[in-house]
Amino acid sequence: MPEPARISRIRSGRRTDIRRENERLILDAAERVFAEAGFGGATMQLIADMAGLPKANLHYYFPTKEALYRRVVQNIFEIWLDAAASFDDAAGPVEGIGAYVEAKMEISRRHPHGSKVWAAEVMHGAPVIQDYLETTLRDWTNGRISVIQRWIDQGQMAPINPRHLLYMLWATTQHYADFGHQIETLNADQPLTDQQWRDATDSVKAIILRGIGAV
Amino acid sequence: MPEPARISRIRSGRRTDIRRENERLILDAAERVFAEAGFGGATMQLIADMAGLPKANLHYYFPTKEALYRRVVQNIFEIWLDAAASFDDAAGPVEGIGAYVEAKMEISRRHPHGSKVWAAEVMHGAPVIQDYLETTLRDWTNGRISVIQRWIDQGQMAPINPRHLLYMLWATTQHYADFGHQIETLNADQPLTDQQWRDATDSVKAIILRGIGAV
DNA sequence: TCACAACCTGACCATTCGGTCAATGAAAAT
DNA sequence: ATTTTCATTGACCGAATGGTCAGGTTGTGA
Repeated sequence: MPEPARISRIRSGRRTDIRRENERLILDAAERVFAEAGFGGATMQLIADMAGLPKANLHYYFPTKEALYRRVVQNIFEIWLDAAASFDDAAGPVEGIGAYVEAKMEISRRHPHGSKVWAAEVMHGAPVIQDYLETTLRDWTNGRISVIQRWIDQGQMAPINPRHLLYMLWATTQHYADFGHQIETLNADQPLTDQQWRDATDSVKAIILRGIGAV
Repeated sequence: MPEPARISRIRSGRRTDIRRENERLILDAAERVFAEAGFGGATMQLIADMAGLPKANLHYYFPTKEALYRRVVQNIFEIWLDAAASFDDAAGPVEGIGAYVEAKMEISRRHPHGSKVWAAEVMHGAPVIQDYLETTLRDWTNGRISVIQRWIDQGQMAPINPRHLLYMLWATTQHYADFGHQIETLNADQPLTDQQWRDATDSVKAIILRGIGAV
């Protein structure tokens, strides 16, 4: 259970900003609480405490717990989609996959909570984002598979199954967010240092790029 | 939310068997419900329905929801530890890591629920199995790192960071259990066939073994 | 057959949680 | 200055949930 360390409040009088600020405050708190306690374990009261707002105020901005949760899941999904750019404007696998790993590792480091919420959502059968999986994610995946296949056809990498390569990229990069607690425990209870994150990213890149015969 | 499809009941009169059978019945149902709904989302009533027993009977065998949950987590952990044997009695990385990937992929296929429960537990900060992480898992990891380092020193594979290789092995293999729903959705809503599981396992093995310079 | 122990379960309880609402305050529009 | 709209919040409620318990049933050993 997350300790109720309040998120710093930046008060502004301007009417337009109030909504934006409070929604941000609530979403940040919710992302953390949902990640650390799960949807069922999270309580609106705890999110409210973490955001430094009365519980009733949460329901003013987000009608239900599920609506709030949905927004949190959508956020991380959009962040990941933005990282797709790495893939597209690349001439070959070394550049493209290398940049993609870099981007996704950076997201794991900066947004570990969002990654966990997504993981839990999928593990539970994607009750609220199933449509995203069947539309956006499916299209994105097929597009990337085409790119990888083209690289294979051009002899820029070995003929591996592009789909499983993608799964491996997702699995390895997100592992550093989703299983961050386990990794920290195995690191003498210390968070990874800058150098260790560099090492992790380089290790993943090296194994995969060599593994697909791109270097 | 898991549909309450009851697990088949094998009734036996013998006193000694009753306890064993009912505990098994409850544990199987609990594993599935915890995996699909999370600890907070799971209810004793739903587990009871799934097991085909009255709720009060669950509390006869397991005093609290948390005690039941703890047993479920311990179960999957022990299954994984057994897969470690693949690693030990191997002469080199091709054999050792190859067999380990095979074993862990098989576990992902046979025990997807247990894998998800473990993942959720770790994501939530390992509130009930932190001691396992700090003792058994830490020791196991260090032992395997030594083995890998020896292979490197003997020139049987490239000098990669053994720790990150282990994380990659865990991440990729468990991904097929934890994100099974996503994978199924991207597979035209169909579960992976025998052939597709074979392909997945071979892809993972091929990329990693070539990636560490072992083939 | 009898007594004991293990097993079973419907009914019940205290607590917690998501959500509502009416009343109030504050800023902005008129 | 007055009205209107947006923002705030304590108090409250019904439903759901983990857990208890008393009384019953069933198998087993003497």
